[in-house]
Amino acid sequence: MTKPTRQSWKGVREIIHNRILNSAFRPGDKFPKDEDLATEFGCTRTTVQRAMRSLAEGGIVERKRKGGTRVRQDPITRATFEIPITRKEVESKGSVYRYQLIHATEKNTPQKIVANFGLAAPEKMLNVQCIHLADSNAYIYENRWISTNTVPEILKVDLTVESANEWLIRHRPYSRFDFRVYSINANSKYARVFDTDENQALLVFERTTWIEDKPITSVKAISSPGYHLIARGIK
Amino acid sequence: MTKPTRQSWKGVREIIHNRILNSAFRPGDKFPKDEDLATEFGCTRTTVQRAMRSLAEGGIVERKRKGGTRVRQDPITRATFEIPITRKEVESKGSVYRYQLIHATEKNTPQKIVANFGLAAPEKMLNVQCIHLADSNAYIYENRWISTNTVPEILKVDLTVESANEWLIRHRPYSRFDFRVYSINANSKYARVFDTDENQALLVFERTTWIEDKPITSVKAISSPGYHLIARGIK
DNA sequence: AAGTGGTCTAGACCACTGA
DNA sequence: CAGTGGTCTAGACCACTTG
Repeated sequence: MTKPTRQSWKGVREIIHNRILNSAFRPGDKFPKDEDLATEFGCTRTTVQRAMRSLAEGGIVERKRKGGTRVRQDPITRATFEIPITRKEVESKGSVYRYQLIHATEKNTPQKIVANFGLAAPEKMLNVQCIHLADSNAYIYENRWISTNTVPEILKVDLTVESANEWLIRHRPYSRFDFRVYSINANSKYARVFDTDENQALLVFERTTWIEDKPITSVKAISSPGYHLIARGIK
Repeated sequence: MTKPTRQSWKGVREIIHNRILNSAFRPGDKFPKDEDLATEFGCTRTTVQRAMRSLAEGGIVERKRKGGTRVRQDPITRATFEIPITRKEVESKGSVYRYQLIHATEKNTPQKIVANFGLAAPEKMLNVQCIHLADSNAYIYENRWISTNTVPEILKVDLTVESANEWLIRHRPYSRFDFRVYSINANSKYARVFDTDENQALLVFERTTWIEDKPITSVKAISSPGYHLIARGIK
């Protein structure tokens, strides 16, 4: 029934996964140790390890030294979103991308941004507000703070030409980020920007990035009406 | 400067990552082949492989046979959300979870659900509507369709006691899912449920799951005002 | 066709952590 | 402290994919 030839780790993963899917192993059940499975499948422990690691990364099983491998009690659903450069996102929909800088000014960070970064006190940072357009319609309105301590070069970039979004992604790798999504009613400003009614429900993303605990940027992006954030996954 | 002792794959990953962070290697640049790096670091190719795979999974580098390993041109940001069982989410906030079934009826799927599942034609499925409460306040309103072909046992479950959300997660593993997030204005029904104003912006999740191309469930979950979806990540 | 990453084996030792 | 998973080595062969 199982493959007669030499086992690949994907093959092993599938066999084990199927034993879970058809309830031969139920949540909480413990698997034989890797070595025994290796014997059963006619492969080395390394190969079983690779398969089990993949299942563990997928949130399907839990592994503990000495404790063995068990089917997770509460299988985790992990949804992964890939957040692209806004220009590419627009272009991939077949629309023409344009970008409009509203202003870029150095000023002290408001309390909200101090909290986002976890700073001790307000700092002077570069505040950039801009609009990303798709076929001349506002697509995303962006309000961004950039740490000029961590990224002094940003002051020399011509932000009327290149968006801070794109410049930062290309030139400033980060080591950690925080991302949140929520919903707001359009105020009069956003209603005007997106040419929609006041109170229109809009999706908002906030992303804050650091490099080694040094703040890089914190951005609040308001998306146009009807925006969907989409993830697809295989367990 | 680098570790003098035997290299661990995490150590190797950190060294390579730092070379990217400090711009020794820039987007598009090609790394020496694994074997050469292994020589340089005094470890085996397997260890370099493990480090590089980790970086590739993180969207930082791209690997191709024959093509070598390069720093990604457009570093991908992957934000991973863990979607828990609603009861656990509520309880982890220190609130008391309650659950209220509104109705569970078999009927034909509307066009929207046919499309979500990618069915050829409407089917009779179980439609379940319910409210998850936190401290007696509506937390999530759930409208769910469950395939009675794929999951006939659901008809025998007492849904006034156990939520379909929880039963399915515990008893029906899935192999694939689709997840999307968007924003809507509360209609009069939702305004009543959440005791808020009509037009209040609400966050909506839709999740559809399959097992081997067989539909399991498609759910639309409307969250209460102020709900934040949060992800945190390390690159 | 040749170069480079992907996987597998066989064996060893290490590092947690539960009994 | 003993059991089980985690990692590392040394070497081989395979599978893409690009020049």
